[in-house]
Amino acid sequence: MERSQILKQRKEKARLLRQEGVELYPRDFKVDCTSRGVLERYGGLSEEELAQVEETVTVAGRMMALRDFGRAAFTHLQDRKGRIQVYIRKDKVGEGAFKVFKRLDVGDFIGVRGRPFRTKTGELTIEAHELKLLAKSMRPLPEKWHGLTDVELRYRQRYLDLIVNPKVRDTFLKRSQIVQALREFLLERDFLEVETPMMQPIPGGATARPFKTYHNALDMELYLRIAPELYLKRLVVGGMEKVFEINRNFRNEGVSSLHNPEFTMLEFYQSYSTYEDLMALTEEMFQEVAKRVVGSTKVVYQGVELDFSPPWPRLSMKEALLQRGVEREVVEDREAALRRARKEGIELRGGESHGELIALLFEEVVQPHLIQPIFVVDYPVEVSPLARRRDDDPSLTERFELFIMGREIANGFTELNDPEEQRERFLEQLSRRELKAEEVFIDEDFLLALEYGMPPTAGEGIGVDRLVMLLTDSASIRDVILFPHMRKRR
RNA sequence: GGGCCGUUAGCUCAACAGGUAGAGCAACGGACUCUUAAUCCGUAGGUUCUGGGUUCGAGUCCCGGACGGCCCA
Repeated sequence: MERSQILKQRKEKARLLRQEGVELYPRDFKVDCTSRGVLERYGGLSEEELAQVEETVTVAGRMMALRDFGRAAFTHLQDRKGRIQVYIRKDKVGEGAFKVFKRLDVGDFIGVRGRPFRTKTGELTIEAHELKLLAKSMRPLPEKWHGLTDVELRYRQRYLDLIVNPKVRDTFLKRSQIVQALREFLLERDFLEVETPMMQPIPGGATARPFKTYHNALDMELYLRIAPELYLKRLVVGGMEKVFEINRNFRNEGVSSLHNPEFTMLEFYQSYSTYEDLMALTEEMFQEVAKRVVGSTKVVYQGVELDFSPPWPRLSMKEALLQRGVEREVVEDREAALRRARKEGIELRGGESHGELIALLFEEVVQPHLIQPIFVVDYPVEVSPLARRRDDDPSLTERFELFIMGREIANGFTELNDPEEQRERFLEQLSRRELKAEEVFIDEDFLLALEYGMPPTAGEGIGVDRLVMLLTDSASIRDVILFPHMRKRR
């Protein structure tokens, strides 16, 4: 790496600049405008009107292109808002500054004060009167035309990706706006934002393998949380009737285009509500976020137009299976379900209950076909240990999942708040599954909290990364996470 | 975990059937005061991911490994 010819040349160049008294890394520079600000302020003016303008603007940014004409040059400065062209003439910036400029490289940061004007080809440009090196770059940027396309490099050196691929900057700008929109949506409805432990002595609220860590001073094992659910419900017990958290969850499982070991989840709980209320709220939420971020409730994702306008269909899991041509006896009889599961090639541990088989069949047979937003409801009780049973059918729960593009985007239910039944459900879950030792937990402290009484409440979790994928037309979750996890580099 | 594909200059990519590893951009030297993939002349730049093997000779063929992508489980 250090053998690189370009690196040597840059070091030599830096040495010469220093020798001439040029500070390569000055401590500050005050700008009064961004690239976009200049374009907005002067973009509407004609050439003649611009000629009357005597004021100057001061901008700063990274030089992204350089066209040198000897005693004059054009460069494009890139800042957080975009790019602006700068015209540098020897007779305008003075000999000293021009001499320094001639030594600079694409990739360097410079600050420029100058007058806006329009070039012969019509581009609004700043004619530099003063120019200052703000930070020297020692390495060349990726190629200006093709950019950086090597996926591995894009993730490992995300800063380069951000410099040269405008789409990437846009995606993460939108990600920020989406999170902001979700937050404001809830705050406007009087929800309280909280933060609950990321490190938990007992990881609960979902079924997943946790990451394990150790606290020296307390001499105890801790787990990175797989969900905040059980803590948020403690807060509901504590009187926080409307509460939410947007934060990271960690699951020690495989990575794929839909899974990153750490991912962002929005979870919220609303007392005196049911899963039906949350479905309506979710429709409203997605509609509003899409409008705010994309400007429409219709979103094109990977060539498919998705329509977020409510209402979205609600379909029971069993009905969904029947609609896909699954025989009625499969949804009525465990043995038939078992046969069908085997036929579908679903991997079974043995001893699955009827409800578990139905859920597995649903995933296999129905889920991939759910393209437009749809709520699937009436989940079997065996796969929903934290959800309240339906009053009219105790084998089912008041639970929904939202599917879009065949992907699970949200999961919500009327919360089970009967402490005795909750304990039984936990125990049933343990007895039914041959869980690995590290997955066997009963959170007694959570049950204790429930024993003090939790008001009737509904709760929901939304996979923020997956939502961002949909709204930014990103094929992989890695495209919406700034630093996705990768194997160690050799 | 399995299958397929990829890894060559800073970046984007070539290299026939195994025969001295090339181009564009970037870089370096020079010319040029309205260009925008600026142009023109010249120069330099390589652990072909890695370790073995076959061969007179390997970027290319074979085996192992690393990293990545896609698909499947």
